[in-house]
Amino acid sequence: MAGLPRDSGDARDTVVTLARSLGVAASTVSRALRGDPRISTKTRRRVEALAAERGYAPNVLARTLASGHSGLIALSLGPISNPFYVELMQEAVIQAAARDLRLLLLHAGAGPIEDQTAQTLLQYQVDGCLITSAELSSHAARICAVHNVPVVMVNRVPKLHASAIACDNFLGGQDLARLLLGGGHQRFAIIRGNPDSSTSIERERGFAEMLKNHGIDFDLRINGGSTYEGGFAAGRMFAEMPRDRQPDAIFAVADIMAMGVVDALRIGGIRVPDDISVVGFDGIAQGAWPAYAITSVQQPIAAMVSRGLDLLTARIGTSTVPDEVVLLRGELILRRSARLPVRMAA
Amino acid sequence: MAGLPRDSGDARDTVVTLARSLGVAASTVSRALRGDPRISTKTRRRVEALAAERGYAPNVLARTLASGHSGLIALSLGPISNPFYVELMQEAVIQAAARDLRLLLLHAGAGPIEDQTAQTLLQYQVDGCLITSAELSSHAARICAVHNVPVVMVNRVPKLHASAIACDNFLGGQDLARLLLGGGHQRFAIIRGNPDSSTSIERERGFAEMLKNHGIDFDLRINGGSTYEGGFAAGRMFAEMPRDRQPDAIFAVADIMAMGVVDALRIGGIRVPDDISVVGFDGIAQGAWPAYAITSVQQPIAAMVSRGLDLLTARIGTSTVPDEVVLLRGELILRRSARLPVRMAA
DNA sequence: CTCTTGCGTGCACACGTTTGCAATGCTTTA
DNA sequence: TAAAGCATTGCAAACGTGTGCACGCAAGAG
Repeated sequence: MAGLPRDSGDARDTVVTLARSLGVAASTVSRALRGDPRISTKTRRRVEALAAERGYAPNVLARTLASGHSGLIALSLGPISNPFYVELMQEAVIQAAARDLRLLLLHAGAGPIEDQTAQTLLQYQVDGCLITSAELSSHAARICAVHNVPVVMVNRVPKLHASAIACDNFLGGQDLARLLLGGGHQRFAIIRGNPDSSTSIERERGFAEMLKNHGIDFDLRINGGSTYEGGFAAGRMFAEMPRDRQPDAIFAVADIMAMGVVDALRIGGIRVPDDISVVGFDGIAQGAWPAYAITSVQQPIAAMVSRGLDLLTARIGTSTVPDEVVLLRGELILRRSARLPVRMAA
Repeated sequence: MAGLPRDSGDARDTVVTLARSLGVAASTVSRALRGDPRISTKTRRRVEALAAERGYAPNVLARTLASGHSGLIALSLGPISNPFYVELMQEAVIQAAARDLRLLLLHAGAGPIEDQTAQTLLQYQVDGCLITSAELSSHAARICAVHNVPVVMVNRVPKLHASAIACDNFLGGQDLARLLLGGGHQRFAIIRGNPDSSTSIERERGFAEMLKNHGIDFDLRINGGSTYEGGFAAGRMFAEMPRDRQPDAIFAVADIMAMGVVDALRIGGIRVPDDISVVGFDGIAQGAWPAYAITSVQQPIAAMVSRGLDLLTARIGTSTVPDEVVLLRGELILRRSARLPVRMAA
């Protein structure tokens, strides 16, 4: 397939052509470039010099065939209507490149990973699989398990066989509840994301438990689907409630929903935070926009990706390392969408 | 993972193992699966049946080595603080999968594509390169040219040797100007994106030319860097101007900037669109949020990606197809951020 | 009945790299 | 001085797939 009319500069260098030019064996070139200590410093220098001069780039595909490792990580993104996953992706691209890993973009969107997609996991001999809050079908999970492809889920604790890295959502929920309690709030509401996801469940659990510890219960619990629109719809519902039934503090378990809530409340003539405080979770960049200024828990994205890749690389090539779940502490970010405790506002 | 020490089903099927089970040659299996007409229907059926039963997935890397085509498309994303690129990415993932192409995520972010990144283009033998408004360094461009890797830029017309697909930004700019003129606006301002990008330049040119045709000139031209923050800063500047100098219509060449403008104006006590109309460009989902309702030109994302992949696939394996630039017409979306012409408002 | 034609299949090699093992030459030790 | 050790390099086989070529076999033509 080199091309019928023979493309001009088509002669892509290989280990063999380099070796021929140097008068050595191909294996010597290969070892020199891989840093094999058996090659003399002198020869290595010569090889490296010529490789640099010719702009030689090893054919990773051929390497994979021989060595079994492709350096490819399959990346599966969750619903990107939530900017959090986009930030996660960008961080993943940067850090993967720094580790000399490449990302194969398998899936992006709300739905589950299709079986056909899982096939390409195998076809491309990916070394591992990084999944951010998308559903991995049991079929796909089995494929990974059988073929010994490690799986790490970011921002979601797996039901299936896989490692995971996530923010400590429970503690984060508690932090927000404590903050709102300190601000003197009394009637609470929560807007869930995907009610099945561990992320949403844990945040709610931490929030509710902390309130319960202070003798407060609440039953305003709405599903918002982790979208702006879901948050907006919920906010509209609150805005239309009779004033004495309205909550005075709303916890949307994702910032993107909190933004929808804020918009809906304002359109409904309700002041934020004077009438109702709103807090979110994730710490997305948009939450800092002056029009919103969402008080939130910032997820440590860089650390999550970094530790996630650690988990992955530690499991590549071995089946002896057991699965692991790592929780990282998020950081409370105070902004104007929630009334502060008196002492903190001072 | 599957078993504790020894991987049980680890024996990944290959053409050879299938051939052995069937008592035929490996080449026969290969040909049968590739749909070679020389293989008898009967044999093909047998091969296909066994392949399906065993869940055989061909090793694409080995295929690449032999055939020269990897089925990999390198994807380079622009600054993802602009949601437009995220929408573009999602569409690309979907359409690439449908065409049996895989996306190798090379770059994401504002900066130019690094030279080291360009190396991986070669290492992974990508068939082509899809670039959405990120700068391709001249070094990287040369690498692609020399090694005959076709490059298609989406949403940007290249200075370098490459094909391109974009919205007709000039016409879109004209449409917006015509709309604002119809709405009775008289004093105009524009907020540019990246002042070097063809996208920003063309939109501005179409806008200014249409105004000029109606005898209107304007000199309020500000750089907003295609970010929310840039738009916000510009909006603040407008809000602080003396009332009689203020524009009554602002064109932000990207929706994300228009959102910043709207926020800044409102915070400054200016009503949109009663005092000042704001229009954007791109048609991102966030622009439809009730709090913004940005009048805009919707880029035909699906068609852009589709035609972009067309351009790419047509150039894979040949160096004879000349570069091509395709412009698609965008669609005017009327929302509440701009006063409408009387007849249209009726 | 023989020769040609064409269909279906197998053999062998190529793609570019890695890697176990052998071979070379040189230094060290007994 | 010979044997053994070490450092350095080459040879050749593998990884899994695609493909040019040749081979065997049956059917049709003369």
